[in-house]
Amino acid sequence: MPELPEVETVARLIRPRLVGRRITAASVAWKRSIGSQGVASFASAVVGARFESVERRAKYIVMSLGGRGALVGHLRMTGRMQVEAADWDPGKFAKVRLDLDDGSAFHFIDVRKFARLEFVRDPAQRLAGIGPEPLGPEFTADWLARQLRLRRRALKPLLLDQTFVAGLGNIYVDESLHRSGLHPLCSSDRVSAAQAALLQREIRAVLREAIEREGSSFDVFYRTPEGNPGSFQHQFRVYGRAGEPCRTCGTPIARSVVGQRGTHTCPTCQPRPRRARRKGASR
DNA sequence: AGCTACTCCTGGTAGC
DNA sequence: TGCTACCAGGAGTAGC
Repeated sequence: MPELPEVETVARLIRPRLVGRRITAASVAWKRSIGSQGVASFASAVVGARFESVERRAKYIVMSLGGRGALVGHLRMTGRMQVEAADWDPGKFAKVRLDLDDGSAFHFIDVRKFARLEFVRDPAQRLAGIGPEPLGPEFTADWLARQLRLRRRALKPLLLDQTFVAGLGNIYVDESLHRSGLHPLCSSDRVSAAQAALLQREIRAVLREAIEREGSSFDVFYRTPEGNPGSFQHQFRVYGRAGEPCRTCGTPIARSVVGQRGTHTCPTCQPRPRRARRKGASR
């Protein structure tokens, strides 16, 4: 699923094709894709506007339209963004089309219809409450150690919580926890300062490596805006590797469910917390 | 505060 | 072959 590295890749690749372009027409094939705003109101808000910047915040892509506001996109599981020549066919999953003044068109494509491309007047307000960027200056070892101690939550659900830290999803949480030797059900207040420092380093490392490889593609859904798959899936240590040997110690990777999410761990490298919680037993 | 369940969706796959 | 049942999950929300 598109997480921080995939969203960052999309933002980087569509940015040069959008910035400076003016929207000349808008059409919406699935109303819910633009949120609760009506199609006519959406169209009048964006047509005539010029893209001033394209940035990523958490898993959102924020496309500033200057004083008017911004388009805020979220790919959820199967969303895609592409900028192509006007006659390019986006296929049957096309949801929103924005024609641009250079003869190209921006396409918002989504198989499962969970993705959103919303127009907002105030993107800062829309994105308020999201936690710090894990690749930003605020996300230090000290900060993480302190924040973990302030809470008493299982590590995995906490790291998936976008108000705690931005941009992590199921894949990169599983990968980070394995690389740190921490169990997903370990309570946050039992993580030592040294473990927190390691976790902070591994979260940054796995995200940076994944961005370098343009994200992860393991099904038909995630593709870069150029139509290519990412290649970080070849570096996975646990995600999607249930039953296969741990690359560190050879123990078969276990699959469990934590917080309704498929969870992958090495039983040897990530020992279960001593005060074992009952949920998430492998099946 | 933290947890669990539920909702939204559909392509892919397993089982018969 | 063709059918059915189930799975994947990010974020928002409700309820305990």
